[in-house]
Order: sequence, then C-alpha cells, then structure tokens
Amino acid sequence: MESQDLRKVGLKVTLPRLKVLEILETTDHRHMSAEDVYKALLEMGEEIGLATVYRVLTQFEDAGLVSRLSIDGGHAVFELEDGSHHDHLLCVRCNRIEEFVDDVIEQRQRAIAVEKGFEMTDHSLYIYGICRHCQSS
Amino acid sequence: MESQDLRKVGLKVTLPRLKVLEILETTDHRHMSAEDVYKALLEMGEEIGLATVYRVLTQFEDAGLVSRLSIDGGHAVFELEDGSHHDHLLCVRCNRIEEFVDDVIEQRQRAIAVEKGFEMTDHSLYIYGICRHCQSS
DNA sequence: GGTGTAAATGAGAAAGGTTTTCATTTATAT
DNA sequence: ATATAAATGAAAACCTTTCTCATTTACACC
Repeated sequence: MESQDLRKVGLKVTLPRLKVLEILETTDHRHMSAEDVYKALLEMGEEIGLATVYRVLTQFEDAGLVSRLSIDGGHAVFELEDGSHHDHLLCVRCNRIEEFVDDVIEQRQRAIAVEKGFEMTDHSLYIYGICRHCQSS
Repeated sequence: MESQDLRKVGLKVTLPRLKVLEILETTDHRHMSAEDVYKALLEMGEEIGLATVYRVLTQFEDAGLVSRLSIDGGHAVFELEDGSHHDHLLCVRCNRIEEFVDDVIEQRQRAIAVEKGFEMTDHSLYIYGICRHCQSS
C-alpha cells in the first residue's frame, strides 16, 4: 500500500524501504534516529543493516518523505513529512520533542534575511527547556 | 593581562589557556573551530595539542568566556562571549557567519515556551542562505 | 515466466569531529 | 623549596555517519 509512495518518488520498492517506512508510520515516537529505526526493525525480527537504514532515510529525505532534524551537536532524528513546516521544542531532561508553528517568527526570519542581503534557503530553530512533565517530577 | 580573566573564573593560568585566549582575541575570524584555533597556534610557533585546545575551549565555554555554535550536522565553532545575545545567519556557499538580534523573535520564543509549558533554558536559531557576496559571484 | 542489467543491500572498514586515557609536566598553596 | 592537585600531549577510543565492494534483488524486456 505504500509501494506507490516509493515508486512515485522514483525509488524501487524493496523490503528494507518498506520496512523503514512502516516503522516511521507506526511508531509512537514521531522522532527517531537512524539507530532507533534500526533497533526497532531488529526487534521486529527484520534483518537489515544499519548502513541501509542510513541510506534509506537519506533517500527518503531527498524524496521529501521525511525530514531530518539535526539536534544540537549530536545525531540526527527523522520525522515523517506531513507537509506542515514547523519548528521544535526539546526537553533537555527527557528529550521529548514538541512542535510549534509561529508565523510571526517565520516572517521576521524572512525580513532579517532580506535586511542582511541573504537569499534564505533554510532555517532551523530549536527552543531548549524543561517540559511540563519534567518540571513536576 | 588576561591572567585575571582566567583566575576570575577559577582556571589556573597556563600557557595553553593564555594562548587560546590570545588567538580568539586577535583573530579577524570571529568564529573559529577547535581545529582553526589549533592551526593558528601551530602557525604562531606554539606547541600545543589538539586535545588541549578542545579541553580549553570547553572550559572557556563552561566559564562563560566563549560560546559554542553547533553548525548544522557538523563541527562546532566558538566565538568570544561579549555579553550580547544574538543569533546567526550562515552562508551555505562560503560559510560566512553573520550575527543578528531580533527582539520580536526573542519575545515570541519566550511566549511559545510558556504556551507549551516549557521552562526555556536556551534556544538556537540559524538562518541559512546565500550571502550578498556569493549571490553576485 | 525466464533473464539481463542496473540498482540496492549488508558487513565491515573508513571517515571526521570530539573525548578519554594515562604517563608526564606544571601551577599554585604552604 | 616542595608537595599536591590540576593541566598537558600523544595516542587511542568514541560515536555517528558514510563508503567500499562483493552479493543479492527489483524490474524492464523478451
């Protein structure tokens, strides 16, 4: 059923690709590292190589199926692309990731790029803090 | 003359620390990686180990003397702390880094953290793009 | 349905930036 | 001066990610 999704973006339909997609679609953790995906697949009894997971995730990113977040100075996490641009809040205690959209910030960013003579290609905004849950525990 | 700065933050005054500080204070590149600092010192004829540069920069960061920028998915760069909070624009062609301050964005970030129940500890915002210089060349 | 071919995979090696280990040296308090 | 805890340098270890290359697989074509 996702075979079409893969073909649509010019990727051959292979078991590893289907399985990675399945993990991303069925996990309760919207944000997963390559390692997370790899371990989830092993736990499901799938045989897959870590290098393949990295390759597939990168292909998915290029194809616009997922987006990659580069968390401060460390590993990357991936999220299924749902077409909505958003930025992220990260809990420094439990690593929970929440999403938000703010048009005011989006607009200011564009204005700043113009002011500084930059042709903006991308931006990344992370708010770090302690989430509600961790504050009370 | 910077010996006091080091003592003030509880660091012994050692040659490597003085030299790293000197590089950061005298370079025309406000943003330098550990490797950059290391190479600059070697070129000055100083003997220093790369591990020491990393250690010293991390200590300076902890002491509030420098701040560390974690550039998208790669190495870190350091800048002398001048007390002013600012964010960064990065040129994806030439790696030039420019700084900006925007109170509207700062305020929106605080508001979003509150809305989401986060106690904000930090944030990072990078605008990526093509700088004026690179657009015209 | 076979079959050829280019693409995909897996295992392990390699890369790149950063941190750790540990023996040696050094700064500072006494 | 001297003792002691801290700092240093070199090399090894680390960690995430990418690359290499021999083997396997998907898909277009007959």
